[in-house]
Amino acid sequence: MKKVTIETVAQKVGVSAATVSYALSGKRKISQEVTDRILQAVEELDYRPSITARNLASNKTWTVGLYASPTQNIREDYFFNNILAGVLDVLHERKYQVHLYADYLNEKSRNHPDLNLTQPIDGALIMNPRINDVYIDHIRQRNIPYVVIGTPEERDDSFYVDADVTAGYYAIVNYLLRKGHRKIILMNGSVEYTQSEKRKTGYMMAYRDNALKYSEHWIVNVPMLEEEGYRVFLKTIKNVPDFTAVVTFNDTIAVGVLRALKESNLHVPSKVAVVSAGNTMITRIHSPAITSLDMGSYEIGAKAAELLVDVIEKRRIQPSHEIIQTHLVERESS
Amino acid sequence: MKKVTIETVAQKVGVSAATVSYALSGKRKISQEVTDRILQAVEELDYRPSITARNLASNKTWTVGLYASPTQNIREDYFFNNILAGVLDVLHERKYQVHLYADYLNEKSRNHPDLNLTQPIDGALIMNPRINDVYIDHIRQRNIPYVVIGTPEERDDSFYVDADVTAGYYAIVNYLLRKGHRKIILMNGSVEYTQSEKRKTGYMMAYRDNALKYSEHWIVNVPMLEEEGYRVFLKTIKNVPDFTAVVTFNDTIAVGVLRALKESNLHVPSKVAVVSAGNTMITRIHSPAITSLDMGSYEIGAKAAELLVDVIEKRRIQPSHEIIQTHLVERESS
DNA sequence: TTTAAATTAAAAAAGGATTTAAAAAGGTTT
DNA sequence: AAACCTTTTTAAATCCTTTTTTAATTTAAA
Repeated sequence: MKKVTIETVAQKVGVSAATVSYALSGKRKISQEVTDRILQAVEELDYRPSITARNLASNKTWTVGLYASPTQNIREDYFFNNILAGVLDVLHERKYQVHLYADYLNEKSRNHPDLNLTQPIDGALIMNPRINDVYIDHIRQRNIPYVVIGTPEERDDSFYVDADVTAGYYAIVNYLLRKGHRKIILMNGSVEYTQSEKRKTGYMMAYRDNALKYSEHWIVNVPMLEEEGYRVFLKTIKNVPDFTAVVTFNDTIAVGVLRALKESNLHVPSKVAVVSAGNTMITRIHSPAITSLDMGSYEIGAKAAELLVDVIEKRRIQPSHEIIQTHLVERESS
Repeated sequence: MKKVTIETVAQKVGVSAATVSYALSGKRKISQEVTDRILQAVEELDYRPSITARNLASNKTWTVGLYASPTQNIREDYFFNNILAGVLDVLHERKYQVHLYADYLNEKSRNHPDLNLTQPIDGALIMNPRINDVYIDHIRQRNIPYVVIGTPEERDDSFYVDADVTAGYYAIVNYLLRKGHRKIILMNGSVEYTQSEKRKTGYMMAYRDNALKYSEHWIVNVPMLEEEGYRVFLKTIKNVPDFTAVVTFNDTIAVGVLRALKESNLHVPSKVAVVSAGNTMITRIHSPAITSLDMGSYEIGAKAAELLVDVIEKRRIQPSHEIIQTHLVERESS
């Protein structure tokens, strides 16, 4: 049986295809009488517009691409869930769909990778960008509106939403220094993420403002996995004796660190204080409960989505950014 | 400046659009010499095919819709992450993209909701279906290939992948009965999910096969949120005195239950044993660590994705299903 | 009553590829 | 040199809407 198209409906009603299109979209006034007959024919024929054809004709897909870095392991990263929840809530409300890319540009790319891989989107959200981020380049080349979740490299022409992590880590370290800690290990994220740099800055500023010295040896870069946090931390404590506090990049790494501490018989918090960032569900569940920097993850996702929709719909032209304030949630680990 | 289309490339090279199309897709042999010239023109003009146009012409989008029930709260459901990871790994490898719908059919639907909301997809994955699931109906009406993650209602014509939860819950309850527990509370999921029914069956069969009696009062339905697990469980223990074990629908609810037990000064595991299902990260992190039924979540996602690709690409026609075996991971809570 | 303005509907163009069917070119075989 | 295959390439059809432009009809104003 032949497919029911807008033409089928038009013929049945005895009007033109354009009239059917307008009647259904409401973009122009079609008399009530004709509209009713069209609606009835749509019903009887069980007509469903081809969204592909619509996308082509209207040059709009109502779809947003969400790019998550491959290394952002979604199996362990609860932070991702919170951001995703914020993004989805807003986008669905605004009638946009989400295309999820979690391992977009990989080695297996073809001869002409750029030509084939993507799907048509009206805009993009790029999570946790790297220095020299290929995703961003990719999107920029195509002139697709985008908002970065996190902070892009120094460019004054990107929209972005981020937590004020520099201030946040400043607050964490300051808090620990005031408690008398002097040797604080920073289990930072991988160097290729812009976030890592910003957090390190907060760490250093706190030391400086307290007129204290830290050592580069105390700052370590780790992939964002529990197992890595565990493994690398065991190594680190051999090189850095007599530390009394650890600050981690996120809750997942903190869990690995805490496991290593337990195995090393270093009691938390009496011997070592641990502070992480993310304030995800696991900080409450873990025993001891983990002191963690709340970075407003849901809010970040929601704000970024709102901003993106505004950009797509041209309500915003001038590049801008939104910084979410952080706050430290004290628990048992410090 | 006018958009660079396949026609622009064709004219520059002095061949037809069809030749360019074939050269780039490789679907027909085009001489090396011509192909090289086309590739060079593509490069120079920075030509990027319109994917929307391609979708329309080829009637294929390389996109799969992933439908997650709205009540499946992604902020708390780690199980979701694991399945998602499996789905994404497989689909990306097979060159498919993922469209994520987390709150698809809501009340805010328009006059002709079915006509407008969806995006073009080659197939769909439906997670944790409900009894009389609207998502499934929706997809079936459009004749879109789909695979259910979980078990659909009695229909012999759906593809699905599920853990053998009936056997799993049978094993859990059997395990507890053998340990001497007689009054076991089942904190089951909401009744509208087919999963809840299947788990209850396992629970009942274990009692029956051990020639023991249970009471309907011991079985409670709870939304899948920590807070609900906590709240409802506090109520339940008032009605069900002298219970010695609790089985929960998932790890999230278990966390809520364990909090309630702690507040009620019922020590786990000496006074009460707790067993959950999902075996997500939090079961290891929680203290006491939670005994949990491993349902092969990553594997479920991966298998479902593989099955779907097979269905889309017509390598499978006959409805089939795959049942993943479960196994109980014993930890401190029992 | 005539003319101008406002409504409503239709025809045609646009969106940009893929794919089918047919033609042209090139190579073998007789 | 004719006949017959292959291999390459092309013209045209197709996919199905939306949107612009044009035409026809109604209404309001002069």
